[in-house]
Amino acid sequence: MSDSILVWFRNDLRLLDNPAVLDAHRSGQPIHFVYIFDDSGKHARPLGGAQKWWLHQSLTRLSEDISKRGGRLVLFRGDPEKIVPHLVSEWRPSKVVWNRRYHAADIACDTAIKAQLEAQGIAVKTFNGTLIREPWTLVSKSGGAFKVFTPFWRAARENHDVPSPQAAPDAFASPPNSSSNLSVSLADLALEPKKPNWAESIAEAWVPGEAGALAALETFIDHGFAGYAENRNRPDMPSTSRLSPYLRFGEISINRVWHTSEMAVQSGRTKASSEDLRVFQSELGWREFSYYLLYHQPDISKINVQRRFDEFPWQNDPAMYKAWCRGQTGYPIVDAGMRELWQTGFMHNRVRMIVASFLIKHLRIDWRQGENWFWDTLLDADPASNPASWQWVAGSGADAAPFFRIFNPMLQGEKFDPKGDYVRHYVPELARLSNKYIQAPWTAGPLELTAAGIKLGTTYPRPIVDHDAARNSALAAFKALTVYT
DNA sequence: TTTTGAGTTGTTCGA
DNA sequence: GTCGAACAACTCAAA
Repeated sequence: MSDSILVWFRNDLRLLDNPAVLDAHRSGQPIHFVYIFDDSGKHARPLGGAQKWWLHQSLTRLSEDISKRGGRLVLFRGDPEKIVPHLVSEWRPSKVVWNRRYHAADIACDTAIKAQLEAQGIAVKTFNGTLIREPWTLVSKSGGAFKVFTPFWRAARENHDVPSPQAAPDAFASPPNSSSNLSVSLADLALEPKKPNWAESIAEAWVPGEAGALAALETFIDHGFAGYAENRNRPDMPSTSRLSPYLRFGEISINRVWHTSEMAVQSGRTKASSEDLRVFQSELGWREFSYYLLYHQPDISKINVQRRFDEFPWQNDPAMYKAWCRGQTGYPIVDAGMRELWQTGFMHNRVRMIVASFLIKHLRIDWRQGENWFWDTLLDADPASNPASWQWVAGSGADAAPFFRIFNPMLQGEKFDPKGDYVRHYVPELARLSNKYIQAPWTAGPLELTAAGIKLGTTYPRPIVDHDAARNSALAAFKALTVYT
């Protein structure tokens, strides 16, 4: 029996600055690289469609990157609690390593496997490959979990230096036998859409994988970072990092994002100000906070953090929900966002808030329905950030927006898409409308509409709800909620 | 223990 | 057109 090490990839599909991979490499022993697609239904939530497509591309890239270095990535499908012990009995590694996860179901899975392996005398070593601070390392001075972002983020950075990113090993030793009777091919995982291949337009917009992640970071530093504090709110400008799908699957390390952005400001590579840097880092902080909340409340995608929202009278209206999903609400900024999501698997952050506020407050549809749609269609849908952000908008979350903060879709559009470029791109049937009416086509007169080739109710919907009326109903519903609890 | 200040991202109304 | 206040209280975090 030759000693070998098993590296189990999960949400860390990279070779650069991957502590588990590095640990295995440093041992000098042959490495078994493993990825398990867990569709057992026993642990975490099944992946949405867009994420599955992304995962397929990412595994392809990771497999190539490992092969180039003389190793081999072996794929499996099913329950890791069965598969990992099976692999250990087949391959007899002396040690198993992985980077930690933070959802209770995942933690339980990993803990059970670790206990089982250690009972057989196999070493298990786990690492932080995902977060700046792991949730259990941060408690408030009164001993409890933080519930407000600002003190959380202050504490997270206090007395803590973000480690410098580590280089990738340039060659791996392969074990003599790396086959398994359980292994499957990537095609067996059936992650890509078949019948209608809706992923074509997504594939045009994204390059998944580690190289794509590094390129996205470089592009952001050189073209989006300067002015980030202001321009990050502008969906008509290329000023967000677009790193979220890569971070979701760990194709780039948080340490690298942190250090690269910091160094770029210090070295003068970018004109980004210290304020731009602070705001960008605090966005990374929100990701940390979401994982912190997920750790402390594993059912965050199902249960209101503020339980008084359990009594909220949500409307069950499939037609309205469908109009929202399809981008047919009659509010251009909302429809542009929903269509960006459908076409590219992504939506600008500002627009996410607008469409979420619209679903929850204008349509009064349960935030969980919106969260589910995002889960299925967003490439970056994350078990922490997605539900935490929806609850934030709903007002039911930790440190959430106050309920009376109801976005006005026309005002938001005028403020953040002032020339209507974003709307025109994703809602082309409005493209010929002047700036004056682009965010509210129903206010245009018949002459303007005809000249722009628009027939309201035919080529583009009239608003499915009236803003003022919807706003007042939402305020009344929320008010009733607070009286009875 | 009690107190105090603070808390991502907004809108509307009336002066 | 601009500006400040109201919108609701409440809970958290730390002194």
